[in-house]
Amino acid sequence: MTTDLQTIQQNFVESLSQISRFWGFPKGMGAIFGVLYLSPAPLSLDELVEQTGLTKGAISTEVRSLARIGLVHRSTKLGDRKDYYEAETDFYAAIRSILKERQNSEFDRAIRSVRDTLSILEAGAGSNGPEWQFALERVRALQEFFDAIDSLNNAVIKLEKLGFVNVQRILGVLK
Amino acid sequence: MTTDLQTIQQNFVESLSQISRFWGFPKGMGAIFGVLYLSPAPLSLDELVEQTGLTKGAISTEVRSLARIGLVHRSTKLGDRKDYYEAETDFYAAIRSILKERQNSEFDRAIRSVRDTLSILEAGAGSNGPEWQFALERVRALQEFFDAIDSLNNAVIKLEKLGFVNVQRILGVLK
DNA sequence: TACTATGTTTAGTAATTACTAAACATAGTA
DNA sequence: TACTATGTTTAGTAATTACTAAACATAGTA
Repeated sequence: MTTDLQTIQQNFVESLSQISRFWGFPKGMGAIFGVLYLSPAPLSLDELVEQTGLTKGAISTEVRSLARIGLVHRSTKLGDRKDYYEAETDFYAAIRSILKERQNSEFDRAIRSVRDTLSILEAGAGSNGPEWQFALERVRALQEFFDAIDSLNNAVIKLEKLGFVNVQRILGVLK
Repeated sequence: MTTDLQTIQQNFVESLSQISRFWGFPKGMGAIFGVLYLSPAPLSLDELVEQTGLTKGAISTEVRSLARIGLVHRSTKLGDRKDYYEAETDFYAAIRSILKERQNSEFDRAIRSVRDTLSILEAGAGSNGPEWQFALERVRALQEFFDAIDSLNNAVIKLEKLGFVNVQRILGVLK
């Protein structure tokens, strides 16, 4: 039976690493976030080195990524030249930040490209044959799906204001 | 100006490759799906080889993954020993299938591990100090977030029945 | 100014993943 | 039975990614 707090924390950090890896992020990123998330006080780079087993270099770059997507914040103490890092605890804020960040990503470039494809197909619909129509319909259906997912993203953002309980209620109504 | 259908299709397939890669899947997987999705008729393995530029081996394995998550279906024609593949066009069905498939994945193992952590922390809450309480609260907050996301997954599944327009309406009400 | 404590960048390595080429297996056909 | 058309598996390679070790940059301090 593992009732020792430190072991529990290590397990937790490992789980977050796995989750991170699953989503295509370095597992070190998950570990760093996990350690910070369980720490009552902000941690310095050296403390992170100690607690994650990664090197300064790795932490330096990964902590920057985490800060960019809003999952970690960097702060300083007066009279102390170290940087300190702490976890964002408002996940909805983080998600909003991630979605915003995503705007410039390769992902959105690809999504936009699909939309452009659709426009071109629509523009040429009148003067082209059934193969063209077929492509048009397929791409349009995919685009509609993307739009639906996108509106779900908005729902996630709104979740913050609604709170979990209300979401449950709404889902109940949908049934 | 690219108004030649074949070029448009190639662009589309390339976009899907990118999206696939973004989500941590091989880009070949996106390409295969893209080609099938734009094809009015099911395609054989050799036709996929021709249209994607991948080798038989790669297609053989990746098409299997796609079938496992329900994005592609395999079929046969009587008196023809080839296998034929076609794209699932009902994305909600595919998503449902993916979510179900996910149950056994590393991802869900990790998620479950977080839930277990929470249970252990809750069980020991009475007989432990403030550090323990702190960890308990943090892990509980994360778990609540996961639950909220999970209920969104359910929402995605329900989207199918509701249709896009209704979702828009509901989101309007939420505002 | 030289020294120290810090964080960052860089060059290279280890680990992982996607893929190819070719051997293999199998079901059908002559 | 030998042959053919198909799909699968396997061994190895190429490409990518995560990470380390160490050089570097910089701001502060003696």
